[in-house]
Amino acid sequence: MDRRQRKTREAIFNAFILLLSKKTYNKITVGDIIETADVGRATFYAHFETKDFLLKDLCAELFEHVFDTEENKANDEHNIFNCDMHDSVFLHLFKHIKKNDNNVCKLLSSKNNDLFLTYFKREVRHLIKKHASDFEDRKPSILPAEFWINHITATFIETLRWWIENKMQESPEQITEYFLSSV
Amino acid sequence: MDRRQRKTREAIFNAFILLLSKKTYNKITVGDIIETADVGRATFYAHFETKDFLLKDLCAELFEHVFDTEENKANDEHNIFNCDMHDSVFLHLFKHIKKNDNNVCKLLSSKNNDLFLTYFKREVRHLIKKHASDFEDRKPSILPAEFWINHITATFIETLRWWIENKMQESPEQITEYFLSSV
DNA sequence: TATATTATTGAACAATATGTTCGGTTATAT
DNA sequence: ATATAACCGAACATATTGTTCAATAATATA
Repeated sequence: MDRRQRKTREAIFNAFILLLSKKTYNKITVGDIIETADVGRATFYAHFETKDFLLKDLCAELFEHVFDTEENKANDEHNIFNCDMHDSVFLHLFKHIKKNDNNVCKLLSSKNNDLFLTYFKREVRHLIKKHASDFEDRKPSILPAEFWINHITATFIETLRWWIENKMQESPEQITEYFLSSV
Repeated sequence: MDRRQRKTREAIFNAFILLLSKKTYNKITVGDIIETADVGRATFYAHFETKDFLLKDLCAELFEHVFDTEENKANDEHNIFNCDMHDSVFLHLFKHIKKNDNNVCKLLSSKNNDLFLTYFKREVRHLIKKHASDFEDRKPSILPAEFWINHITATFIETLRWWIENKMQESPEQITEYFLSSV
């Protein structure tokens, strides 16, 4: 990819993230973004169809870092997150989000942003499905499998949101325990 | 209140609800609303400051019907919902929403509407707090009280949402069981 | 019933945001 | 060195918001 394209794309992403920490998603205008990113209006629209697509593309980038933990664990002994290999996926995720990913936090705590939540939930559900077996023994027998998956997913996200809103006072280990003991 | 005011207010509420079943909250414009309600532009703004305030007022009306079950139970033997007095609050709510309140369903399944969700969650949390004692014995000891309340609240809402998205195939009794067994 | 009050109307208005177009300029790859 | 592709920025049409105002119609009340 052309270096100019990369730089423009980066500039827009960074501007967008910066703005998200100041304003609500809905209140951010394309005008704000191009001003902050210092790119031309036409340039923005050459890269992203709309603001919603910008969010979608940003999510794709963020989630690549956050949710590929398993593949990274499997493929690479010295994984990119540089934390204990024997962690559960969830502890792993909580640790990662605390250390590296303030952007996910910003988006999760930003109001008026269920578009992000939709994308995020899809990823989490996918992850939970892969680990469904870990939760099978806890599942009350009357519950349909799909209900159970949905419940664990929602519980994980709600735990994460609660943690972020409470300024992440608990350690990742502690919040993992909260999550696992409430599900 | 002036009859004209009442009629206008009603017309706007009805138009808004109708539109919500067709479009996303964000996509609905004030223009759509006044056209559907068949009222003048100035009239709309005489009643509601913005679209967000319209939603807020609508929620106030809806929640008055949905969440006052307890007071109604206490004050009035023959309560407005005309259902078994011995129901748990939650069964009561599920029943009520299934029978009477398609508007809550529409709003819960409508995308791009976390404003509604914020209001709704506040009410549910309030309700759960009043019944916190019912859940005390299930609470894992390591969990802070606030975390536990939040978890039950989120579980209730997620159960409701799952139910609605699955076209309410389960009976209110069944979905109450799902809720209580997963929390 | 007559009158004063109050709500509604509709059109016009400024302000803001969106998404497109296009000719000119600048960076990049080869 | 040159062809290609990205960027710029200004202008443009369109859509939405929220306000204003004078005219009209419904309502309350005496």
